[in-house]
Amino acid sequence: MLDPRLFRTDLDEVKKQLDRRSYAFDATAYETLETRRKAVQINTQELQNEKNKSAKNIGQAKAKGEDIQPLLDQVQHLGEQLKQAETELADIQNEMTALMEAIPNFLDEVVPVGKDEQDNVEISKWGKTPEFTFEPKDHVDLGEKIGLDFEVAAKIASARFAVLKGPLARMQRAIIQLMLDMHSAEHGYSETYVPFLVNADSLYGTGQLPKFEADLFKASEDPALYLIPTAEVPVTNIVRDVIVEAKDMPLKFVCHTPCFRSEAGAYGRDVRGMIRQHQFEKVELVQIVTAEQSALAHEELTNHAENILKKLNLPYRKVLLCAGDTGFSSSKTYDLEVWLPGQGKYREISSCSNFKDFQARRMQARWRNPETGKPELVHTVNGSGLAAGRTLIAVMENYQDEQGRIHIPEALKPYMGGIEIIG
RNA sequence: GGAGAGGUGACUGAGUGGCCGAAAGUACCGGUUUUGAAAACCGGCGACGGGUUAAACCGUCCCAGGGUUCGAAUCCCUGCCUCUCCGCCA
Repeated sequence: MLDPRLFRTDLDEVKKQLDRRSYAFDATAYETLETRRKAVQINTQELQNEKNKSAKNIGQAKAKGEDIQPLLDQVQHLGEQLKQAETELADIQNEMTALMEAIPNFLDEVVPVGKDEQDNVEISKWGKTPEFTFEPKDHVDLGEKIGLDFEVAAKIASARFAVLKGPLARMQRAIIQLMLDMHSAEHGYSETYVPFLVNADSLYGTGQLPKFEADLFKASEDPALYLIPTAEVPVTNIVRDVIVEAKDMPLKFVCHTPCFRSEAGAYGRDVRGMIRQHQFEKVELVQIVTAEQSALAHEELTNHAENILKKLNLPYRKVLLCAGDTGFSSSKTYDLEVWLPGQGKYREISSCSNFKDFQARRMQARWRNPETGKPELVHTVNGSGLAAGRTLIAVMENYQDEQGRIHIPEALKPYMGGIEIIG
């Protein structure tokens, strides 16, 4: 949610900013609504004031033992009028909220113009892409013989699920362990365990609702609970409706969870393999910081995710998403793309975003600034550190040999119980 | 699942229809004192919104949503949550 005050004071700036997103903002409709809001709100508050005064008068008159009937007659019609005004105001405010919550975040000034992923800008590249003396296979072909089974997953559940068996399943766990250990021990994040089902308020707070309900799995109707699409939702909502003390800032959380996505609208995309699944494992990094800290925190958090790729010696590149590819709630996003020899392409393995105060405003997540003594909205920054399923794929494809075996990366060996090669 | 108790400001906690946006204490901020700190003492200290150049001023909020009333933290209904006991259970 954007700052409604900015809409009242500098609508031109709002238009300019949203234009960068190619978001068609109807300023006239907004202004009409805002004018009505103001008039109705002032009127309502005046009536409320009248009510309060008269009630006080009646109370005092009664205390003195005076006849209050004349006073009661005077306020007879007030109730009805007030009720009407309050209803109208509530309607307008609901309309206003609906309008505001559908508007995406402003983009950071450095975000490049562009329509889709074609226009993203490469920031850096790391690692040497492995050269094979044979034709490298993709993870599906590699996985067939060593325990990656899509058919049995489809039987158990449906398409877009995977079953992992034996050492391959263990390697995914090893990857998760490595990430949690590095982020907590070396990068200063506090390991966190959270519910995998969340309520609508939490999803609203991070921006998935109301606009993107179709992307979610709803697990229960009463109470309304959804499977989490990312740990970002439960973890960030830790600070919903909270005023964090200055001494506790910044807050840094690392959290491993499964993630569940309906992938509605992704028909035909990445149908092969376990790139795009209804369920996948991810380690998420979340930072709750002050406004001054967020730009730097975003860079650092991205570096923390990069360190995992470096530790695993997986070639990757870092791209800055263009305007058209930057998500609804984000103001600036880096994607980390890992090299997949089987596809001969870089593929997204992490997405690190600075949401600034957009989520915080929805969540009423604040901290107390000791300089002013007043609560201020926090900034939220998060990123995958990393998507474990895709990391597994990347390890498989980058560490394969001619026989289709997978050599365990050094960094994972401590977690593999002596296994050095799979296959 | 059964029975009971309860949800008040950053925290503890008083408040059963008007004098309550709310006692008191803690924490916090400022001051006095002190070489400094602590203690003591004095003063300040909720959030959100409207309004204003800025103020004044006004409104809303005592878990949430409804209701009763001229008037609700206080009474009624529904929901959510927490705690205690019993049952069941990883």
